[in-house]
Amino acid sequence: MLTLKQDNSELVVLSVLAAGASYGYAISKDIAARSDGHFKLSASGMYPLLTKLEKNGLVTTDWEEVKAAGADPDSSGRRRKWYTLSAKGQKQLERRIEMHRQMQSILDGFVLPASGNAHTESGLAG
Amino acid sequence: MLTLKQDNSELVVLSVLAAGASYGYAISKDIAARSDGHFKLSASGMYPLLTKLEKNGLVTTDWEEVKAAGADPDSSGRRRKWYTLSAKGQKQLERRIEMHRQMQSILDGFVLPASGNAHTESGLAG
DNA sequence: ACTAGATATATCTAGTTTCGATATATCCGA
DNA sequence: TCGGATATATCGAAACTAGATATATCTAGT
Repeated sequence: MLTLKQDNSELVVLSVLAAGASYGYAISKDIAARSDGHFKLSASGMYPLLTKLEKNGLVTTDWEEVKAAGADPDSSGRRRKWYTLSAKGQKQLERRIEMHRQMQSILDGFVLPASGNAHTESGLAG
Repeated sequence: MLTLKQDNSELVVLSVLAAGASYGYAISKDIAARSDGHFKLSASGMYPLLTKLEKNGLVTTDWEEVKAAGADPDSSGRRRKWYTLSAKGQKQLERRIEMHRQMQSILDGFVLPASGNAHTESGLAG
């Protein structure tokens, strides 16, 4: 189980929302499902992140009152907060994806060093 | 300029040390050079990280007394702390690389969704 | 000899992030 | 009516981040 750090959490959540509006609990389950259970984003990480996304204008929100079939029409019912990717959020997602690719390619330069570059010292003057 | 977070910092530092022993300042320069200036790991991030690596037994350390050419043999000179990847550190690096690949491939599943999986709702019961 | 800038390690502090625990409340099947 | 799943949200301790600060040496230029 790989726990997502905030940077990757934001990328993943934004990606999930790019496929359509969703809400906290569903996003969390979606991430677990789409990663075969490898990724986990807990509630305590999810909600502060979604709040930040909203504050930064990357998503817009709407409350839905989920009424049970035979529920009292006067009862408030269960609240569900939907998150929709905004135009700004879409742009941010594209930026994030680009940064992610750049990070990956440079990181690969470290974890996949070209053959023949082995050295016993750092290369700087001792 | 992409600032490395601790997770990636550890991966990168371990990777640098896998190519040969080095010391804080040189590692920092090495990272900047090998990433074309894209990655930065500041001193305030580097030294606590190296200390943690040492504490966890992933690296072994040796102090070197760097004497100037005509320096007083009795002077203490500049100190330089060398870090060498241990067997445990080598194993940890391999684990980290594996995790990194796994993270990348799953993340790609989010940022490069297979065509045709678009949906307007989360897929969970509403 | 003096000076500036690079080399070199390390800590401090304020702000941010992390993560499990906790709180509240509803829905649904047995 | 009870337990587990659904659903959002905050709390607090610990870890992490990043710039500033501290100390000291080396090197090149003047």
